[in-house]
Amino acid sequence: MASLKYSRQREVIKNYLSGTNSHPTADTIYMHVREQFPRISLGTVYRNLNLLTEMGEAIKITTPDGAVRFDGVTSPHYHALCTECERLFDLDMNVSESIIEEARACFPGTIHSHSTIFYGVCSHCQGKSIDLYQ
Amino acid sequence: MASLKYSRQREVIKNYLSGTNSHPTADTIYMHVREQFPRISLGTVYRNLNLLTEMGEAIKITTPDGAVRFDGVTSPHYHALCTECERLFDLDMNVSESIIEEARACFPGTIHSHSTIFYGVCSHCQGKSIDLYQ
DNA sequence: TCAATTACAGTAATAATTACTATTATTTAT
DNA sequence: ATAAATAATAGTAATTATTACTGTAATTGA
Repeated sequence: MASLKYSRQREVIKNYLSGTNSHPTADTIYMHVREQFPRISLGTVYRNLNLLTEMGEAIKITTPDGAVRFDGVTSPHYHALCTECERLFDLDMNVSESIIEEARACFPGTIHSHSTIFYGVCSHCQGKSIDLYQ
Repeated sequence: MASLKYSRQREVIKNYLSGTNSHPTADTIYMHVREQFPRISLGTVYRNLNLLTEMGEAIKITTPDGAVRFDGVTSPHYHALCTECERLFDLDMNVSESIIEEARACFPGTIHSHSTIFYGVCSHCQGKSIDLYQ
């Protein structure tokens, strides 16, 4: 019991998430999915995003600016957040195994994962602020 | 103009934050500070915590479970979050400089900082779950 | 000491998320 | 293929964290 039933809504949500690398919020996903599913409700989006996260088919990324972002790429990777435009980028760099070993060595308990976010300014926003001085 | 004026409330908040390593939320800080300052308002706590953060005298830590935590220790360090009790611990380990260099090498923009949170189960909660099988 | 200005308390508003409920869709067993 | 069982949905209300607003109080500089 409590078995998972298919739902068209969940499939559309999952497909949207797989097809973007923009790390959208629940609300953004809601707006996009509504184009193909006008009667979908925001609660359904949240519930399914949480389900997908529990099933390991999505990842939640918590940033300091309010809403949680979702990522359809579930293999471990790092992110960079532009503090100007708030966009979140995937970083194509190796996830450090040594850092997690170090953490295990100094934490009296179990560590099963870690998340790292880099903060900075993306190239697009750098261009914009340079323009101000031209 | 817009100069900073002294306030007893801010001092008490700052002192409370300096005297704990529990990474409290705004609401927790509010509850504690109220013992010495019964008429303080939650908005004042938030405003001053944000001020202290802007002045570099506190740090905001965003975790996946709702509220922002505050830390009076502003030197760079890592944290571990226990997914059982939600407590946040300071880790006494070196902050990697190489990881930020690596990130800079693969991000077309500027990176000025990073934050890492490890997820796991603290020793206290490990003890508790072991007890269940005894 | 007084005028200027910032901060405060108290309250209302906002934003993100979850909870609830009657209806609808999917699945399972006939 | 149909009906009963069950999970999912839409729509709405509630909750939680945080910020905004406003009239009063505290701090500061002359």
